[in-house]
Amino acid sequence: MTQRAPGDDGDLDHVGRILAQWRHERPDLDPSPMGVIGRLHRLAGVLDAELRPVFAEAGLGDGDFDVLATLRRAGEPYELTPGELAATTMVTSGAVTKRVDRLLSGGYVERRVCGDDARSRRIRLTPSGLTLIDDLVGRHLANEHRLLAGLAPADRAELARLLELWGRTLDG
Amino acid sequence: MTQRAPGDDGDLDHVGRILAQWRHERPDLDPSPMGVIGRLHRLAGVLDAELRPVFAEAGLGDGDFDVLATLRRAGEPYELTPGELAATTMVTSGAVTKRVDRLLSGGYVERRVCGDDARSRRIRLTPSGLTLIDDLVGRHLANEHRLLAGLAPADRAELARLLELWGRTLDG
DNA sequence: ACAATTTATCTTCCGTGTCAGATATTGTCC
DNA sequence: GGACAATATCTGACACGGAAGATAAATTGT
Repeated sequence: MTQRAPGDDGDLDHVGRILAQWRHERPDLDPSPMGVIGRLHRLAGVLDAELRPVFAEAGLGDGDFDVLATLRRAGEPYELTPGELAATTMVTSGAVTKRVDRLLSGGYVERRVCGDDARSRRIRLTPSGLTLIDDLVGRHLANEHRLLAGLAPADRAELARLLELWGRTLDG
Repeated sequence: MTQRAPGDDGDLDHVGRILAQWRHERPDLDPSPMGVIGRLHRLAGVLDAELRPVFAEAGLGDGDFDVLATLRRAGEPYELTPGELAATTMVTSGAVTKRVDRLLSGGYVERRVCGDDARSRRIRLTPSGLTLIDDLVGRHLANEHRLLAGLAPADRAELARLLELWGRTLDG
């Protein structure tokens, strides 16, 4: 039998403690939504922190990696417009401009005027950019695999299903 | 019968498309970890965007709300040190300083020197801060409830369970 | 053909957070 | 008690992205 100091939250996780605190302070509210959203938010933060070092090692920020990866998986000739990059990576066009600027100065992409439409640009992986991202993706996936290792395959699949389901109900 | 252009990804969601692209471009890799982590990351972004307006309406950023909420659920006298706030909200001490500065100029908290330890400070909700957060929390929870409405209660519970389980395997 | 509108991208300013170091206070060990 | 380390917070420089507007080019209607 275990002794517990008053106010001890036992073996609750961080979010569990938050829920318990709210239930105590505002019994009129139902804080249970935080059980899902809070944990998801917190987990996203932890995962970001765990994934970042792989990019940082190459002198890249998360956003820069995202651009390289998007170009790479687009397939040959590894070339997209800033608009396509913005839509795919879900950031503003201004952010894409800056990401491409950084990657340009690293020599990983080149920016050319599009033939058909002089307003448009083509961002294309350079050979050096292709080499870099092909290496990084492998290590990134190994890293993600490591982070998922604690979850049984069935749980992984169930989690993916629920996240996809929820996402679909949110944005169509 | 539906016609589909070559390369059409059908009814896959955004992350599903990404997985399909990687499988095509790098068949030597197993991109399935992205099915979970990518969806989680994307969902976190969508949720942030949906939750932010409630705080923004009160002139607060997410971080400011987080500080007020942490103080509120700590219970009377609604008072914590910057260090405790930093640990709970998982940001650096510098971030806490700035958040508190903003909340100070809004009159929602006060910063006082701690009696026991002159290095330490006490951040305490003002009456106006207490009123504000007590109102905001209700609306925030209603908003979270709305975002979860598309998910059946059983799915919600299962999702919370999996997220908590995963979080526990990650940080101890 | 020309003006008005739309589209694609870039630019500027600003808000927020991190990081490394500065400052002030407390604790420790002879 | 005094030197040295540890602790709690703040400061300043920087990085990154968002929002709104600027620029340039294509499209549309007449």
